[in-house]
Formats: sequence, C-alpha cells, structure tokens
Amino acid sequence: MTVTLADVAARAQVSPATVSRVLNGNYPVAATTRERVLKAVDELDYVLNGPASALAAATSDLVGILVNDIADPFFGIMASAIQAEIGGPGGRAGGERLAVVCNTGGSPERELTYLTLLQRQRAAAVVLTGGAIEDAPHKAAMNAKLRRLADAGTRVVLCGRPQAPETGAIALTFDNRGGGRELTEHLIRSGHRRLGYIAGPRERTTTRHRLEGHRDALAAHGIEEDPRWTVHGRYDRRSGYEATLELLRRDPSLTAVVAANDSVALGACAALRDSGMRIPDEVSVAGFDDLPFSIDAVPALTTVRLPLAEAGARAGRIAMGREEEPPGGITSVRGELVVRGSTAGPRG
Amino acid sequence: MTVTLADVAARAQVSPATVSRVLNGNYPVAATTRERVLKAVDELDYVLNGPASALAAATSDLVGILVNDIADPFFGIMASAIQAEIGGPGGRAGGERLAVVCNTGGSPERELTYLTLLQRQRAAAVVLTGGAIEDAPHKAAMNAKLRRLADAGTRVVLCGRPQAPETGAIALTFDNRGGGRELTEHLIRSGHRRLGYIAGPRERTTTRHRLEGHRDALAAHGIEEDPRWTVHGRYDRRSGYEATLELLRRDPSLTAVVAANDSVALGACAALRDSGMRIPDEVSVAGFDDLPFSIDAVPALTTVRLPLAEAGARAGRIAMGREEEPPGGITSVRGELVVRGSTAGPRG
DNA sequence: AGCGTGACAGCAAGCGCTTTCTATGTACGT
DNA sequence: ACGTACATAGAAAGCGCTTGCTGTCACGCT
Repeated sequence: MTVTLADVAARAQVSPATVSRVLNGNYPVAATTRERVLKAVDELDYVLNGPASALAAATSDLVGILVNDIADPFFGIMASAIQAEIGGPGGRAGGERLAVVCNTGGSPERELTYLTLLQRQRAAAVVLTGGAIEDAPHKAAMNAKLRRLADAGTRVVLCGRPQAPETGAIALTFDNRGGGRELTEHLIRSGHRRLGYIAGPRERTTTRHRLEGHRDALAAHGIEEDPRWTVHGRYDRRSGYEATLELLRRDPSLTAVVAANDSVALGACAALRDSGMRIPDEVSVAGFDDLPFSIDAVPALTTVRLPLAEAGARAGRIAMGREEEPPGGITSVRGELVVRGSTAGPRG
Repeated sequence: MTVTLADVAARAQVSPATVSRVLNGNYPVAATTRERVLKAVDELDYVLNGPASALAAATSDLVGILVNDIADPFFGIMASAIQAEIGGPGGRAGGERLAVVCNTGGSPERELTYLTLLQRQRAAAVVLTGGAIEDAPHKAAMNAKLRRLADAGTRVVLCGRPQAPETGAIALTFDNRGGGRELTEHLIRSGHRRLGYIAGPRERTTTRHRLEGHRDALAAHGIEEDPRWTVHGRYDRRSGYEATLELLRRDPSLTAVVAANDSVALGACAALRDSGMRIPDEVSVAGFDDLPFSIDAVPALTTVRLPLAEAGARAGRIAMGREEEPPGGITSVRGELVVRGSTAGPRG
C-alpha cells in the first residue's frame, strides 16, 4: 500500500541502509548510487515515515511554540517571527523542522497538556510566549515539566515571559514594568493627576508587571492612588470598553486612562467616544505593545512599543542553537515609549 | 535513562501489552490492574513515546492547520476556531490531538513542504485556510499532494479556500465574489461612479474573486471601468497606503476606494487623511472581512463580514469527523455587508 | 460432572526507520 | 606482488509501542 524505504531500496537496487543515508546525507554515498536512489524516490513518490524515523533516531524535527491566544496579533507577530527563524520549510535553517504553534487559550491545563504532547513527540525545542500564570501549584507543575523537557534534551526558550528558575530554560523577558512606568510617567509629566488603569486578568505576570510599573510612577511622583482607579479585565477590546464605563462611573473626573494593552485601549477610546468625551481633550488614553493597528486609531494611540518580531526572531534562533544564549540564561528586552495623539495635557 | 512502557509494566507487574491497553483504554482491563498500572505510570513520570506509538499504530494525533500569515488576525481567528474544535487539549473532542498551525507566509514552496512534512507525520487531518495560489504548476502539485494525503487516510478540509477538484478534499469556501459585488453595489447605489479598487496580490483566488465581484457590480450598473482605477498590492496596511496614493495620483476625482481587505482599507484611510481628504465626505472607503479592529477606525469601516470563527469551527469539526460533510463536499459561506461610517454618498 | 463462555492477561510479531559493525573493492606504498 | 588504508555498501539489531492471537481462570449452564 504505502511505499517504504525498502521499496525504494529494491527499486534502486541498493540496501535500505543506503537509501536512508542518501536521504539523511550524513554518510558518504557514491554519486551514481545517490542518483539512482533519488530517482527511485521520485518515481515511487516516496515520503519518509516521520514517526518511524523519529523512533529509530530518537530525535524529531518538531518545534513547539506555545501562545496564549493565536487570534491576538501580539502572539501572531511573535509566533510568525519565531517560526521564520525555526526554519519551517524554506527558513534559513538547514534541516527542515516542523514549527508548530499551539494555542493554549490562556488555560493552565491546556498549557500543561500541550507541553506533555510535545514531550511525547520528543520535540527538539519549545518556545513559550507571553506572560505566565501566577498560580503557585500551576507554576510548580510547569517548572517541573519544563525541567523534564530540558533534561530530555529539548531546548526550552521563554519569549516575553519571566524566567522560570531552575528549569534550564532560556528567557527573553519583556521589561513590562519599566515600560509601564515610563508610560505613566509621561502622562504625569503632561500634568495628569487622576489616572484610571485598566489592568489585564489577575494572576498573569504581564498584568502584574505593567500595573506595578504604573504604580511605581505614581509613587515616584507622590500621587496617592485611589483604589477605584484600577479595574481588572481581559486583554481584549470589549473588556476595555466595559472597564472604561466602569471607571467613568466610579470617578468621572479622571483625565487619563491607561490600558493594559492596545486592544483594551481601543475599547476604552470607543467607550469614551460613546460617552461623549473627546480624546485627548477631555481624557487621554494610552495603550501598550504598539500593535500595527494602534497607529490607525483616531487619534493614534500613545503606547509602549515592544519589539515583538525581533524578540521572536531571537528566541527562534536560540531555540535552534543558532544564537548564543544570553549569559545567565536571561535577557530583559526593553520597550520604547511612543507618544502619539491620544495623550495630551489634561483639559486641552 | 528514559522511562519506557516496559519499565512501567515491570513496576506494575504486568505485561507491556496491558500497560498499553490501560493507556489507550480500548480493551477490557480489570479495575485493580488498571489502578496498579496508573500508579506505576505516575510514580515513574512516564510519558508515552509519540513516534513509537504512531509507528506501531500507524496513526497519529497530529492535525495540521495551514495559514498564509499567522500575524494576520484573519488567519489567527480562523486558526483559533479550528483548533478549539480539533480538541487540542481540553477541547470538546475526546482523544487528545495536537493541533498545530503552520505558517506558509504565502509561499508556494513552503505550502508544499509543510504538506509533505505533515504527510511524513501521517497527520490525522489537515485544514488549509485562506485563498489558494493560482499558478498552474503549483496548483497541480498541490492537488496531487492533497489527493495523496486523502488517499493515505488524512482528512483534508479547505476553509475559506476554493474547492480543489478531484482531491477528495472537503471545501468550505467564502463567497468572496458575492461579497465584493454587494459591497460595490452599495457604493454605486449611494451614487458613486468613479471607484478605485485596491486589489490583493495577483494569482490568488481571493484577490481574483473579490475583484470579479467588484467588476460584476460595475458592469451590472453599466459603469465602464477605467483600468487606472485598479491597483494591485499586498494584503497589508502599508500596501493600502501606497496604493491609495497611487490611485489619487492617477485619478484625483475618485469618490470611493474599495480595498481588498480591512487592513488595506485602514492604510487607505491613513493615506487619504494624510492627503487632506475627509472620509467619507470627500472619499468613501470600504474594506472586507470585518476584522475586530475595523469598528475602531474613525470613521468605522464599511466592510463585508466573513464568519471566520464559525467557518473555522465548522472546518474543525469536519476535520474531526464530528460533523457531516456538505453534500458534494463543498459549501459556500456568504459574507454580510456591514455599512458603517466610512462610506456615504459622494460629495457629502 | 462436564463444558461452553466471558473476562482478562500475555506472547510475540511486527511498524519503518537508523546506525553500528562488518564486508568488499580499489588504490596505493613499498 | 602484498599489505594497508580508504571509500562505500550491506546485514542486522534494535528504537518503543500496538495488537492479533493464544492462553487461563472462574462461572454458570445442562
């Protein structure tokens, strides 16, 4: 039924061993023999059996990329960059690797299960993107799993995720805290004193770090924070819309709204507009990430640009062993404040 | 070093066969034995060897999702929906399947190579999303490959992609032509007579179909099209920006610009704004797809909503054999015209 | 009492490949 | 002319799992 190595060998009148060597190209094979084999492969439409070869060689060419939400460009951009470096077909890499992205949907269980699945497949490398979940038991389970993966020879890289101590993982973390601080500081310098903050979901490192940065800035400028000024939500537009309405209800005198990310900020803009408030004349709005659409908002969003594509590319290269890992296994990647039209001084 | 089935068997004092059966749960095993085995698995931290099991069982739990550009929410949304249905861990499906998304970057070679890679892995199913490339040789190669995949028992589903005749694939196509027609018709009914069109890359079915719909509408209303009114570009914002400038240069009297998709439309808006033209007062702009950000453009984008998530979910279910395939192996999914602020009658 | 019948468990034969070790030439140095 | 070394090809032993088939009991029936 299906063509096997042996069939090719028979047709080319060589042993299976030779065919295997031609295909893997890591052992001398006479040119004429090679040609004969290649011809047979072609004529028979032979396709290597991945599982069999992975089993025999005890390695696989699978590389897993875990993302929280594949429908979110934040992850899409990183995943795209990572994959481009991993090679996938046509990538810069030599061997062909199957870079696959796994969508955890932000669920702890799925995250773990995907890791197991990748472990099953004896993945060559795994890249985890985005913030981690802070629940202690889950964190412990994750770290144990990562440790085991690393021990089994799988390269583990964290991209935009905090270091996982003692796991052997290499981390490229985003300086969310620093970015958050800079952003809020900019607002404060512009004269704002009453700033609402729409945070992401609790229990995520990204959420916490950005919020901490925001509070750092407030504290540094002696602004006492009103607990009503912070609302938690999801990392999406809808959530930003609702949270903004809530914020306005709690304190209509806010002059600025800082959002956990750009999508949330867009939702905030919509809510403000629908409430008849003008941006930035009456209320300033700021986002985070600088996703492509941020510049198209009207007014364009002030935000913190994260080098998503660069970080992803770097993570991909590290995963492939094509770039030296940072000393200590960790690098912090900074964001850059991008000031655009959505922020201004309070009251014009 | 690594724990194998045999180790577990030894520890549980049963045969490897029994362990395998406990793990696969498709053969009667006494409750007490099962417990013993499970306990051993747990104690040993045993993880099944995927390749070995795939080899022995001649099946795998891999499902591939091919996308043109994972950084584009158009594909992200579909991929997300497909994956949710495929099961992935925690999905509705029973068995755990590794749904992986492969980013072709729109390259014909990568598309083909990914298919080979998936074929290598003996994927259980493959879902191809988005428009196909119209190059004849490539199309033939693709169809041959799809045919072979289907013959080997891999379920092939096309989502938002035209039917591939004689390949055994099941198609859920988008009615791009109908959507394009409706959109342009709307503009014509509003009074526009000079409409620019920013098409996607040549040689893509999506590009062609949307453009054909546009032309159908023009023809139906007796509007003779000026060749200068159509510009080809990529499916991104940047391209929309440049194309719009070009369109304006060619014919400054255009009263409407129809874009190949929403991202392009956003670029068009930016270009118009930068050129000092007001939307929709001086020029109307329309997009396609209705991606989430379209509503946040100012003015919000008139567009054609494609049920990306629904179609993806359905494709996923079909791929898993959990939903009956459409009669004839093909269904056309319609888009819905969504009229918003970016379009109005010409000159106010 | 004898035996058919389930319900389980184990044996062992692969699945299709990789790779170590061995065999066969061939070319060369002396 | 003979031994040595190199280049190349083959034989065969797995890799870790699944599964058809073959037991082996313990029942319950006639």
